[in-house]
Amino acid sequence: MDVRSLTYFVAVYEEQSFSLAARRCAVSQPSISAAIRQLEEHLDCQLFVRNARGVSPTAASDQIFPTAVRLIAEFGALKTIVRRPVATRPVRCAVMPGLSGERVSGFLKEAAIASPELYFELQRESSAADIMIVSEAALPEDQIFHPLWRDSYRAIAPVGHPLTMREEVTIAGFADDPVIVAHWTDAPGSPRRAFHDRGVQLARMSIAHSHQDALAMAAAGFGIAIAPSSEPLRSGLVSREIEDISVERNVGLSCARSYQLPSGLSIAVNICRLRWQSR
Amino acid sequence: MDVRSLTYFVAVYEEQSFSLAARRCAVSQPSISAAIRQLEEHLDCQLFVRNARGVSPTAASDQIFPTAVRLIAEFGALKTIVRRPVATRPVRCAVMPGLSGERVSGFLKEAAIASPELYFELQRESSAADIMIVSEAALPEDQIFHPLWRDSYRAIAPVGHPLTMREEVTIAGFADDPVIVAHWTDAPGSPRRAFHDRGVQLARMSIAHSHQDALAMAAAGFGIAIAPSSEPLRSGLVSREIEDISVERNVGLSCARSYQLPSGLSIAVNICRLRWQSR
DNA sequence: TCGCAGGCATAGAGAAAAACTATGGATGTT
DNA sequence: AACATCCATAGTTTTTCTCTATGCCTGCGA
Repeated sequence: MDVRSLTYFVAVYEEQSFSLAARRCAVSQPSISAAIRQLEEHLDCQLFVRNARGVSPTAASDQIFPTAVRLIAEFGALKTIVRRPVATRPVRCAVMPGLSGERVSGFLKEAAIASPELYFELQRESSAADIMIVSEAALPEDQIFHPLWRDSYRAIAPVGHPLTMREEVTIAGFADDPVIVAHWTDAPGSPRRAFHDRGVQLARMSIAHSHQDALAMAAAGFGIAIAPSSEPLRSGLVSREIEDISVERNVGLSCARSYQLPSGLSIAVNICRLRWQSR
Repeated sequence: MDVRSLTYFVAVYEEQSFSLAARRCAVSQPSISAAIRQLEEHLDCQLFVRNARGVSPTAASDQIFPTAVRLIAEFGALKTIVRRPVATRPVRCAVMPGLSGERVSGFLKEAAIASPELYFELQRESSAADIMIVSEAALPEDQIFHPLWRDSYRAIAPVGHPLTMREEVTIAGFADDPVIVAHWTDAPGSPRRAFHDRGVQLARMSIAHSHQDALAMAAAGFGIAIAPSSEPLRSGLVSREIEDISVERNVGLSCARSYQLPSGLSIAVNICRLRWQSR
């Protein structure tokens, strides 16, 4: 079980064929067979169904494929992260509005634990920032992106609210209720953009100062809150996926390719990825 | 360049020694040498400076260590993506007395975050335990050891105490003061064992219920406390290394080779390694 | 000052893993 | 029915990894 096996796996998955995968990897076909068999034994599950003309991936393959691609890429990128030590100056950090405050502070806290000498200048403008915590969709050009967590906007209502009883929650199902949001910008990946792209116009809408405020208002019965799934819920609230409008986004840390990420931040990135992205 | 090399690298980084890393990885020392040399050639940078007594990491090592730990962890967790491990029964966890409560609870908290469905039965007896949090020196045979942190017992006194003024703190220097300890067992790696091996007899000694209690007593002027360096100090206390008696130990999680570590615990192990072993 | 012990490097042999060639069985295609 | 395609298997070769044995260097103690 190493990077080589995963590389073969990815090739087979994409080519849907052992032979073609072998050609792409420049090895013989039995090598692919053996590697996939070992992988299947190690994972204790079948990865491909062998058909007469090629193979077809199983559900297990679908599950591990994204991770396999990412792990291969990160292994290959290991040599690029060897950097020189960094000078200690304040890190100018721009935080995109509308993110889960819980997660952002959790990340910064880990960085502070890892490097107590590190300190931040939080700012709203992305100009002149060393690093940004931002949605991947809003990533400027020429920036390196380190994913931290993935969240989706969900509808949140107090227990007992009619919304929580429904089998499927759709945007039409609560368009008449008052909707409470914290941020309503038009940035890529934002819920407003997603709603707008589908022509949804919300009749009544309140804008709170923060997601937690929005949740508090929902708990008080003001309406249905829309907030990221990473925002912790107080008891008495229920969150439901909105079936027909998905606002999924990768949130992460971005920095210029030329910026040498201080080691404390690098450690925090890795801790948070382990904590929030491991299945 | 594969997972194996990275595993060796992490072991060397943590042990600061090729020989000890070899022992931990259950391979011979030349294997470690070869793997590190290959890694250095591949990354085109020096990872360790070879000293007469062990090796010391370079800045390049510091840079790749966090990512290496995470990649190894995610590789190991690949199989848990497919087959979610059974958390159907509680994890029986034995915690060796005398450890830093701060660290132990920090570790268990990470496990709870990673796998909310995980729950523990804490017990004092190591018999019938699934996992143990234990000093490496007290490791039973045939157990896998996952290092979590390293600590040493230190002398702790209130600021202004004569002890804190000295250039070097030796055991003779405070043998006349009352000494406060939390645990005084004879286990391998314990301070009592270290003291006993050197024939040190402490004249006056108090035994507190916990390290924090011992620190509180020291703060109140009862004497000099001896506690692990990982125990957080309240303000007004100063900790000094004891020059001539070193009680250094690796603390980690151990489990039987046959026990398959639930993924939440595996994630927590790696988060704590990042947090406590990165320089 | 001189062993001596600890620690890493190196060399060569042995073992394990991976790759290759050749071939067979199964299944569509012509 | 003959054929082509595709994957599995067997046996061999090549590469890689690991081990034992040994040498060199350095810090420590007598």
